[in-house]
Amino acid sequence: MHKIISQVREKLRSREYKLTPQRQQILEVLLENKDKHLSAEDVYNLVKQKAPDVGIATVYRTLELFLEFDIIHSVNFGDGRKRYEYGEDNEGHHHHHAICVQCGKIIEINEDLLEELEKQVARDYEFDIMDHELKIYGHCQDCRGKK
Amino acid sequence: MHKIISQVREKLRSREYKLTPQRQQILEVLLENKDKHLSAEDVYNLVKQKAPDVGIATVYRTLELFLEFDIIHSVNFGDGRKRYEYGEDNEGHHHHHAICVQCGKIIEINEDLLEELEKQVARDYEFDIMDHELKIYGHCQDCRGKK
DNA sequence: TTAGTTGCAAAAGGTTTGCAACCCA
DNA sequence: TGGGTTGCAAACCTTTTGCAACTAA
Repeated sequence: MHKIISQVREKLRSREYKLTPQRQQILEVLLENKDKHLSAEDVYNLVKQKAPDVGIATVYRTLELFLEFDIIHSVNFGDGRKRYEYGEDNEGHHHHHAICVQCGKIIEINEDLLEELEKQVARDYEFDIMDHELKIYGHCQDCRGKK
Repeated sequence: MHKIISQVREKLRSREYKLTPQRQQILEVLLENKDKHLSAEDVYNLVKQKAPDVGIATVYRTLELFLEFDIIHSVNFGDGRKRYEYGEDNEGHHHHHAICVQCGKIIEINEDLLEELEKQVARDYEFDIMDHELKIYGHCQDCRGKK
């Protein structure tokens, strides 16, 4: 964790940006909730517990900054707000999500069986693929019975 | 087209809803732009050309209604607005999109090579799949050179 | 000093809602 | 008549922006 924070500090410094206390708090929240798909407001509320004075604007600006540096990436589940996760989006580290339409639970799936389809798309449409995103909608284990 | 309109009229009538002139105009716009991924505002502007008096609220309410009846479905490309397409979302009629990160072009892809992955998810997570949505990001034919 | 950074409040988008008027079975 | 429907405007929610104050190399 300290190591990651130092790395981020260097990454930012390389382009004349600072890892301010606020930004560090936001980074820590993201690191502590790696698999939670936090919305900007979630991040804001969590950071407020440590540093009550941060403003929501700073959270948005910091998330934007982290996105630009590929420190985090964002996902959109169609519920009207973006969600953020620590970690890059590329390098074969694709993210798949199973979303329960009943309780809203989001299950992260790491398999990568899209190679075949990607090849086909790249060939048929002359499309250079950078990333993909797969969402599966249905009922999770807990909600199967409640349909 | 007339046939579809009649079918929708019946579908709505079965639950005591009416296919009003406004709703029919909206439906027609959606039918005439099947593959265009229109936003609510796009629909609004197109409908306005035929019927200048419709309000944006009616458009939203109608889209909501059509969604409820599975007459249309919505997609979210993460650009801050929902997009709507005529047609159901299920029955193997899954939609895949290739989105060009440079020019924003959206290419519809109809292949369905996710069977294997779906089976795996259903088994490993005890998840009952209803639908899935795949987005592929990259550079389209026209933008390949401009990178 | 000076450029980056912050919090606040206002503004901006997209979407939803309250309400009186309206339409039609 | 009465329930569904409409347009308008206001409200809502998430996100962005203008600005003056602040911070640190």
